[in-house]
Amino acid sequence: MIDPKLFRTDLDAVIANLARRGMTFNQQEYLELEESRKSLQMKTQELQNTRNSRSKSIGKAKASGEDIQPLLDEVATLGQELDDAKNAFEAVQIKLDDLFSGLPNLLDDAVPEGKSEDDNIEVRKWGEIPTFDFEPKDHTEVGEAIAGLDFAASAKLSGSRFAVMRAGVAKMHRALIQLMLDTHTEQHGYQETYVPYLVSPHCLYGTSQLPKFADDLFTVQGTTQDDKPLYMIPTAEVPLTNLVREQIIDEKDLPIKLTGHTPCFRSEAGSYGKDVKGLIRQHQFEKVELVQIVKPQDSMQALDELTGHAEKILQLLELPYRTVILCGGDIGFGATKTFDIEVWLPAQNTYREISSCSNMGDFQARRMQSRFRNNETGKPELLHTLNGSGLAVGRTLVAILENYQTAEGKVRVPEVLKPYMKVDEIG
RNA sequence: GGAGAGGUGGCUGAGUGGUCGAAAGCGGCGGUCUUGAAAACCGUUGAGGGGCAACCCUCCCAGGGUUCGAAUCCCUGCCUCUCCGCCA
Repeated sequence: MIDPKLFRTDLDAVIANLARRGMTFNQQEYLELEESRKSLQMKTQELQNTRNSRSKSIGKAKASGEDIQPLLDEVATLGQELDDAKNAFEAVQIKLDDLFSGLPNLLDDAVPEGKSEDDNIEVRKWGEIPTFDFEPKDHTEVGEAIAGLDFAASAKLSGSRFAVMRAGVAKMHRALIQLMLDTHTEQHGYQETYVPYLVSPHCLYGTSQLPKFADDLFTVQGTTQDDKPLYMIPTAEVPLTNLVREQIIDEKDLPIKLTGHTPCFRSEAGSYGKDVKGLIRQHQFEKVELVQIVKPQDSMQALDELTGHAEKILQLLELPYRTVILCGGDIGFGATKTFDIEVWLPAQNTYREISSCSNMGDFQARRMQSRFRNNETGKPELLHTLNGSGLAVGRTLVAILENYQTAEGKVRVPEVLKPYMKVDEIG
């Protein structure tokens, strides 16, 4: 959520910033709501003040044995008046909250202007694009040819957008998770963290998947006593970031750097016809996530570092990639600045997203009430949160199947995975 | 699944329907003392919000209710702990 104070102190700047996302802000509606909020709030508080002071005098009068009936008569109508004012105020407050929680984060100055992914700007490129003396096959063909990917089986079990992996491919999939977690914990200073895969709605509100993106989520009925559904996590960002929800962190414990491997579940509503084949877009996929909780002044540098940590995995795997900064029209809802890392896929002859690394600023922290105690002022202040994939495991597997395929139809094992795989090639 | 206990500030923990946003201790901050530190002593110290301001409002797990007035009484929910049973 954007700081509501900004709307009162610098409305023009907020509107101009939202416009960079292609959003038009209904200023008229906001100003009307804000005006009634102000008058209703002041009226309500005034009535509460009256009630409080009258009640106190009743208490005193009673203690000194006076007749309190005249005082009781005096406050007789106050209750109803107060209830009415309170209800009116709450109704306006709810409308304002709805308005605010539907608004995306403000963009950092460094975010380029643009309408779509075509306007994202490449910031660096790494690795050499491999050449083949045969026509490189798509990852589904490679995987099915070596009996490692079985989409007929997954379709039978669960329908489309699921996968069954077998033998060497399944093992490589697991080895990638190991490599990623080992690298981030041993070289990048993250703490390995195991978290629930089902979470309460509060968590999803905190990281801003709710209320706006409910359609993208799966729910599980009957998991709690009051029969309210739990949500299946769409990313480990949700449980990892929510670990600091409603917490005041000691400044000396910052930054907090967490990594975890989880399955991710996404309904992929609205992506009909997109990436229907293969592992690229699944209802269930594995991801190793990176999350950092930092002081506000450290967050932009932390974003650069976190992006580098994700890139490191591709470098270890010797997979060519490029890093782009997302433009205003393509950046996610809660992010103030985002780098996407895109890996080279020979069969598509293009780069495809394999990681998205974002600085959320205080957007999530405000929703979660996640704060740290500033040792200089002694006061709690909002934290900044960051997250990034380090990496999406399925898509990394796709990249290896395509980039490391041989003319014989097998797949070489990247050097760094050999200690985990104990073989030189699969197939 | 059965039985019981309990949720109060950064932490531990008191709290009789009426100056209780809340004792006490710990921790934090400031000071005295000291070459410096520790100890001791003194002072100070919850959060959120509104208002130009004076100042005011809200918050004792959450949501309802009773009352002129609720941390305190009543109902519902959530969570934690202990014991028994079952279980990977």
